[in-house]
Amino acid sequence: MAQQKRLTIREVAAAAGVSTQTVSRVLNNRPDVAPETLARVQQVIRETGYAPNMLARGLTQGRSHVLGVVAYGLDYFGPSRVLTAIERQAAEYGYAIMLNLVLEPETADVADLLAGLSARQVDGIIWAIPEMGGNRAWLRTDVTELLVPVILVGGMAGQPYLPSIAIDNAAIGCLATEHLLSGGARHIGIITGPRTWWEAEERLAGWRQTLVAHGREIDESLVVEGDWTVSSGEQAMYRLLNICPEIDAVFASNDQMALGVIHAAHRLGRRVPEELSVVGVDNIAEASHFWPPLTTVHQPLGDAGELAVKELDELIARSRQARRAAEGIPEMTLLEPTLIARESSRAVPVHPARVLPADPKAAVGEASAGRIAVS
Amino acid sequence: MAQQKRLTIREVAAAAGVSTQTVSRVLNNRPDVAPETLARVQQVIRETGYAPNMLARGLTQGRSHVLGVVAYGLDYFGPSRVLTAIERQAAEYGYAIMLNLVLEPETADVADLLAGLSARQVDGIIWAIPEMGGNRAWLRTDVTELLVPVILVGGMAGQPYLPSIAIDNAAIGCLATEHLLSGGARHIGIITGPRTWWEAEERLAGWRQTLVAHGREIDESLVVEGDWTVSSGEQAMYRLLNICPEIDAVFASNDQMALGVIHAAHRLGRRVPEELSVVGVDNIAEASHFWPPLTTVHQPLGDAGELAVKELDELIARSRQARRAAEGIPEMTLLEPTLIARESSRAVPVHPARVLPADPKAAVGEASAGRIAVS
DNA sequence: ATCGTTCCCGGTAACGGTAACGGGAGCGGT
DNA sequence: ACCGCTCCCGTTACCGTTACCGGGAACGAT
Repeated sequence: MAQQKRLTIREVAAAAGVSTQTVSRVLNNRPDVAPETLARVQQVIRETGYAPNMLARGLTQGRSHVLGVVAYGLDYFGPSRVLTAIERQAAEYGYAIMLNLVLEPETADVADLLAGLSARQVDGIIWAIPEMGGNRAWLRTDVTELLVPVILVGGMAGQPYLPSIAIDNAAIGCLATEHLLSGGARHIGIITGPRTWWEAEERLAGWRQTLVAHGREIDESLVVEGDWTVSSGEQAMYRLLNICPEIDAVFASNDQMALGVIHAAHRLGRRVPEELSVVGVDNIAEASHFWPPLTTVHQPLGDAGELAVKELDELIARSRQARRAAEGIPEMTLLEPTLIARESSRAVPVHPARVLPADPKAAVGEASAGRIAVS
Repeated sequence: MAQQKRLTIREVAAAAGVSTQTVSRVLNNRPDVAPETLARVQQVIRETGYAPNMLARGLTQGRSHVLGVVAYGLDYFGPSRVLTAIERQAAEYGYAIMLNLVLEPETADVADLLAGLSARQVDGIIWAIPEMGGNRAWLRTDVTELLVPVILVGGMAGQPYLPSIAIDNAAIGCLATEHLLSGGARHIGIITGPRTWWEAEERLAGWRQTLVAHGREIDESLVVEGDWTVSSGEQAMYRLLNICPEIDAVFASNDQMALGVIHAAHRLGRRVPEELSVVGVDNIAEASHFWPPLTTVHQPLGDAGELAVKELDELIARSRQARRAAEGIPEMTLLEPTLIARESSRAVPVHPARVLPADPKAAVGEASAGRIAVS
């Protein structure tokens, strides 16, 4: 069967006995169309299955209804959750998603990526790559040349030169550490993510802050670096036990590493949580099925993705209206994490705020957003 | 700072003192340009940072250099691996990716998705949603109306009406079962994925085939359905033990469920692999860090994604050339899985083919492709 | 001198839409 | 009768790029 040529607005117009302009009006449901004409045109559209060419539309309107999304490899929990949420929200807002995955964020050619998306006339760009190893240095130089609104997802050190949405990673460290302290822990170790990651540093900072706030002195030897994997968590745990045999609590910076910690404990015959409390981060699907079920800190990543789209949509509207980039100071929106207490940590005195029951459902969408204007 | 208007080819042409046509020639590096003119134009392009508007280009060429990808939620291992590979390969071929995620594959509005992508003038579509619950029934009806080449990733029951790339899921079941048998297993249970999934059914079929081939009789009570999660694997294992206490081997249809099996075994004091051999599927990153390290079947998902892009690219070229859909019979390309033997299954007599050493790296890219023409 | 060729380059018309404008018809008010 | 308004609808001119065609200049061959 020969591939029929694609239908154009002209043919629809001819079939309906009106001008292309009228068809266009119908398509964009503008008011100035007589009811019967409207019906007739719609009829033809339905019969022929005509759909307007978005490329052509984009060309005239100077707007493609496409968002560029630059994301980190999908193997990590955070980025893939964020991406899912972005896609959902974008669809709701009528945007399509143009996806660029970056596998090596530290060396990726930022200018190339931005140029590529920009050439494809995306209406806005969501930059959802965690900051690590100074891979956001470009923000200080390239930003001024951008023709397209950009929003960052995931926090960063220093002032953001662009609007951004982030999880409060320091709060994650605080929540976890606070929880462990209130459970009576005396020696709290921390297994960080790769120290080049800003998120990892922030969680560590939260751990420090909380200990200081409670008048504990900080033992730097209880800080061990992991790489997010199960085995790195396990190795880190062995190191911690070597360094400090009386350790009785560990804050692992993600759930995988927490799993490694639990494994190590099992192998060495340390009971969890009786002798060792463990807290993770992420609340991955498996976390509630670990043995024992893992106490963890939930990040509102879905909310972050949604918000990113919503704010970007506003930025786009504003920049189109004003014909120039929004003037205001870039804002950083911080989302608050929540602790999900399960059985891998010792029972704690009731702590009404922030501590949720073990039901993970209860934690979803519970994040509160704090807006912080960065001067 | 006012947002400068986007640069057009006209301005570049003016700056270089040539016509837009010549600039266009330079951009598409065609031969008919004098060396000095070429240099001058390139100079201007470099200085101004001009990049052509891909929308406009797409409009004239009838080709957008964008591939539509419809994928299942990223929480599952398979789809997200495939997507990563697709993105990488597409970038290499100069395509951008327009992503549509489908969260509820059984009820998704297929026509809508296809129409949306088609309206955005994608050059081709990769349909990477597992077949389940008859969600590919549309293939029989809507296919003829497609204006865009489509390729399926993931196999399907019956004849594909479109070209497709799939992992040989029956072979997965065969490999696993064969391995367990050669390890001396007598009672091999299987924990399937949701029975609505074609992939789950195929793995089960492989299990059946292999048992029959070895003259074993099939005990249907040893077939238990899971839902891919760790806890469903654990529950399934309890059921299996109830039904058949002397069970000594389990084929779990993915690694998560295999983990659940191992947990169940630990809790009940059954040693793995001495008393119970376990095999999973996927070779997730954590698999080699389970206790004991998990024997599993590796699927060449990356290869599948790559191939999908390559074949789609060819389909696109062909359909553009012939001005009509490719005529030939749709082909189904089957990729072969490989077994990765680790310590969760009893040692086996050497089995030269198909059995790889425990090093997961060795399994990557080792898949062999068999082309099967479906008549 | 004339005629092809080759090498460069430019003018014009698309591609499929929408924006901007204008204009006719119908109607009420003066 | 005239004006002005509203409601519809069509004409024209783009949007930014490439396809297509044509044409001038230089050159060698007849």
